[in-house]
Amino acid sequence: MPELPEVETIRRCIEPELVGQTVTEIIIRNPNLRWPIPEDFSRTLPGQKIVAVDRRAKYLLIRTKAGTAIIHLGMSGRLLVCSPDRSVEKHDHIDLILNNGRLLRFNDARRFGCALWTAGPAMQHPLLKDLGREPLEDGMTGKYLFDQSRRRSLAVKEFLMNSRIVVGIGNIYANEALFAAGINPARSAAHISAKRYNKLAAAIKTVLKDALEQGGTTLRDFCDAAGNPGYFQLKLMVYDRADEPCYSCGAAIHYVRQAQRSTYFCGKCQR
DNA sequence: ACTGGCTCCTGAGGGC
DNA sequence: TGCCCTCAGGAGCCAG
Repeated sequence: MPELPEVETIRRCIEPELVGQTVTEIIIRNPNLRWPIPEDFSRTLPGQKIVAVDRRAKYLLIRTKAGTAIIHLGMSGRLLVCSPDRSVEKHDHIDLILNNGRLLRFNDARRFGCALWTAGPAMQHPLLKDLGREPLEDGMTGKYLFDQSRRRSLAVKEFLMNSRIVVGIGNIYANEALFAAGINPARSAAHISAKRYNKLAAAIKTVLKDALEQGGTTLRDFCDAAGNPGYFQLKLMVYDRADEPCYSCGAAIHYVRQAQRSTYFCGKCQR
């Protein structure tokens, strides 16, 4: 379940392997991802030299002079840099073969991910152009969250997970950031003070940076492009801890459903 | 302009 | 052992 720390971990892992390499061939075993892999993707990419590997929100951007491949891992997507000798496994949908003899392999059991192509400026792509702020950038402040949340009736947790406001925060880190900020996830976004939003903005940055340092969260099968797991699951304060004692006050962690998502929080520490 | 609900998909895990 | 059911979740899309 890649959120920002997991996607950024993968980006850092694949960047040195890809930049400067030329794509010599593409193998597509199953084009039916969230959207079909466009013909442009397989036609244009071979012969192109990769000039950068960037990230915007949870999208990975593999840039060439001719355009940009836009990759989203959805919920179960993985990228692996490996040798062409590696055996092909179930759900290995795409291989990008590189001129150094290595390849980038995209595997996605649930196929919620996507691989798209844009010849124009990537940030103008419909999926990217309306995205909110990057949580680790300076512009993502408590004031920004406060201003955006006025006259919003939805719960603060759903507000945080809205990628038009702030990107990269999925269910795990929304739960964790709200715990760190001492805010009840069900509280209406509009009814939280500027002061508390300052605390929340700081909590988001701390949680995401910490998770990034740990190489992400591996609950079931997340790993980076070299196959290494993350370790942030050892530091989760509330996520997946229903009925277990709060590490801070000892009260039992609550579990509720919000917008079809699991929410975990401490009723004493979070108000 | 917002908001909540639905949807895609497969694999894991629980109950019987 | 095996079958059936439920759940997990990113985020676009659509109806209200």
